[in-house]
Amino acid sequence: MKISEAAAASGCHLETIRYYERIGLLSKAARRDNGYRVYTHAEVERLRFITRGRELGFSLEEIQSLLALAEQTDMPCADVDRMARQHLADIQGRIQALQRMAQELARTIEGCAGGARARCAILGDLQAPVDRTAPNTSSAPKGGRRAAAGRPGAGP
Amino acid sequence: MKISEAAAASGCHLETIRYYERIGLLSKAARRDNGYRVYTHAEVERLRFITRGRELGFSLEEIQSLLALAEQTDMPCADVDRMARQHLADIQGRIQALQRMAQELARTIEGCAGGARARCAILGDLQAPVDRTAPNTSSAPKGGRRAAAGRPGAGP
DNA sequence: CTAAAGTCCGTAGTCGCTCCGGAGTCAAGT
DNA sequence: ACTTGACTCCGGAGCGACTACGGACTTTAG
Repeated sequence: MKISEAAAASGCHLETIRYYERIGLLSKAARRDNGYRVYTHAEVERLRFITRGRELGFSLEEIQSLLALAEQTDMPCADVDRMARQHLADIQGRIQALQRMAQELARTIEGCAGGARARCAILGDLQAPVDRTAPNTSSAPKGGRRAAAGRPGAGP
Repeated sequence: MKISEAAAASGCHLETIRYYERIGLLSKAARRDNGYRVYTHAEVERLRFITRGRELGFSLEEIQSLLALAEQTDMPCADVDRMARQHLADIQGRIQALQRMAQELARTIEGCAGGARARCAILGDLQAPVDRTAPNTSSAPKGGRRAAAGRPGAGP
């Protein structure tokens, strides 16, 4: 099948397929005489594996490891299990961080009665950390890209 | 004060300060004779505002709007409030998406009894979506960068 | 006086795509 | 046969928010 069909079958964007090939996550697809890529069922399955992994929040690097593990079918899957658990813990950490964020933000919003800007609690809280609970100065992300998971209409 | 002191005082990484200046989020800092940047208390406050906003998950663009709003102290803060609420909703959406992710992953992990790779439930689930509950095929992120919020030790 | 630490600058790399433009190819309709 | 429109190719640039690097310079401590 052609790339657009493979895209439809795998749920992966066409350009993303080419991207995966470019970075070596997929091996180079076979070509027809006209230069068009051809995909086999197996390749579409691999693509689905990747897409699914992305949906579960694995990085492409992690997915590559998982694929490598998946190819050795004769060994116990303890390491797969370990990776999955590690990843789950990671996600839970992110959830907690976001929950802290949401809590602080909600508290800040509550404090703002809609008065004059000079006494706006939101802006005030932004200027100086809240520090109402813990002595911990920096309670939040700090070490990463902005989270965008689950944002319904992100992107142009 | 010098840039390293401003960094320490604001909790913002030194290189990040320069980055903010480069992209125009901070105006160009004054310089000493030797070319070193000098920062005033007000600039450090602005920097803290930005850092704090980032900690709460606002984008730099949102922060720029907030800063602009903060500078007009004589109007009601309804729009600040609106932005904050919108942002809170956004965060809550992300939390939900991650929770779905975690749930699915946990279910997948549970199904894996640690047997042979050929019957590894995790890898199996990656190959074909679970579909144990909803007819909804794509329940997850899809439209964004990888979330990394709250990852404690991210980076080399 | 020397060595270490700090600062400068511009550039490139990170992640995971997504979009662009220009060129070639193909299938359907007139 | 010809046109139209859809599809595919490719390399490269752009996003967001940094972070790292390298080479030149200055300051500071011993």
